[in-house]
Amino acid sequence: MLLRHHDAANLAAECARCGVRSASVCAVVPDEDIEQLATYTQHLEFEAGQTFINQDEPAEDFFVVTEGHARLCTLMPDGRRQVTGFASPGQFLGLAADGNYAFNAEALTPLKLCRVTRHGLKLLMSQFPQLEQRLLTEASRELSVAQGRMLLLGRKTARERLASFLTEHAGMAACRDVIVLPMTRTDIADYLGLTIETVSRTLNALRRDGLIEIDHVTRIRLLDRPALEDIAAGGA
Amino acid sequence: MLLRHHDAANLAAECARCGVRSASVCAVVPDEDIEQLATYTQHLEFEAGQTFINQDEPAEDFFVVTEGHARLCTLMPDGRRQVTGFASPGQFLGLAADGNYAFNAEALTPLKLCRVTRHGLKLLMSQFPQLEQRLLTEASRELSVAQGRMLLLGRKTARERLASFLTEHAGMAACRDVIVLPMTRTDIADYLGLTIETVSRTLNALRRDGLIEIDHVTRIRLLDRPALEDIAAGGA
DNA sequence: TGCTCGCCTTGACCTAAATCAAACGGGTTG
DNA sequence: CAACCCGTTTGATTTAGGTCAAGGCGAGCA
Repeated sequence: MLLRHHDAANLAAECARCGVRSASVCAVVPDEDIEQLATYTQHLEFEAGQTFINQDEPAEDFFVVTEGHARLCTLMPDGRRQVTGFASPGQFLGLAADGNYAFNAEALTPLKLCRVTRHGLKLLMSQFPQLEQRLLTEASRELSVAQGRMLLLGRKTARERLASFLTEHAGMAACRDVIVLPMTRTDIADYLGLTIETVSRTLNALRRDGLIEIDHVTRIRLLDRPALEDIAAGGA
Repeated sequence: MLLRHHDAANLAAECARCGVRSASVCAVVPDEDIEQLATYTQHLEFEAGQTFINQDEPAEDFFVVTEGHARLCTLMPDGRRQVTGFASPGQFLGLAADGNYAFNAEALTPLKLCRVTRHGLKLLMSQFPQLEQRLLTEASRELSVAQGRMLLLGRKTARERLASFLTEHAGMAACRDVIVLPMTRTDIADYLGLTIETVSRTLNALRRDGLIEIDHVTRIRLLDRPALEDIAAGGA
């Protein structure tokens, strides 16, 4: 479910369309509704490195990523960091908010996103009940993912964590066995609950074992996907 | 938001009421609807130790806990276990499902719950749109919680994990500074990503430091809540 | 072409928590 | 009441991964 780059009003309609999975539905949104929605909807762009959601600030907006990648993380007072996820095009952000945002969001690459105010989202949902359904589905899916990440962070070894990370990314990559990582080693480490040194060492161990090739720091080729998936699952 | 023990039909109405937060709404549910819902709704009881949701089985039902406590966990093929959460009265289960259940659920104490089939849930949601809204809110809240647990599992020390666990449970306990744990040390360990030995040692360290008292294995008194909260947050 | 600045890798060493191994209740059973 | 079981505690030892400390390497720049 990818959303493409449009002007604000069309994005609102696009948002709505997510729920019904049919392009034709755009036509049934009355013009005056689109106008009204446009006042609650906005298209934004950020450069790599810019932070657009700040932890502990009031959660006033809801976002849909349309282009680029972002990093979501939570911080501890002494600077320890946990990356809770990476957002790619089509992903919703701000759902997890409960009064205040529970995380920071920062652009990893040039980023485009569609912003909807809380009020605008309510309006959208009342006009397109299927959007609400879609958000519920999305939230459920994210909860499943979160459970998988708890297992990873609580119980998996460094090797299993890296194998999980690689197969997860290969799963959504276009060319299925070559992945290009838009994030640094530090981001990977904070995502997997490891240090950069361990990430580096473990990737090299996987390379020595003939499971991956490291073309470039950011470009990794999976040589034996089934074996990696087996490691990821903690294959007995 | 606690749900009490009722017959099946009333529980369906009760489910609906969650969304509107008003007792009077029961009255507006037409009798024929109640009858129809009753065919999709069921009240169940389990003894401590019984498993009522099995990982990887098709997610056909949706549950609301009405009495008792349950444990949710995911397993790895070699037996490693991650407890992803504990369910107490009022909690929804089965939202995270995406085709198949992503976790096991087992009763920790004698447990009562209300079961609704997927179809029944759809029917309920179409009749009470506010229920869907309520579920979305609930899912968002759980996502926030999940992010906090990722930080805990990925970055906190054993001491911080136990302090987080204790303050989290004190937060919802009736008598605010004495908590009674319905789970074993093994469950706590698997919840916090530690071993039972580390849980035991760390609890005793907190006791030696005058932060808690351990009346009984399952009964813990918090002597200095602010200090524990500070430790839990990783207080600089 | 060489400089510099961020990443990333590699090596040596350390430590928090895991593992292994007894022993200790405290409740139930014969 | 003794024997047993199961969950827990406590102690000794090990280890996976963290920390500290050099280097290396590639991209942008003069």
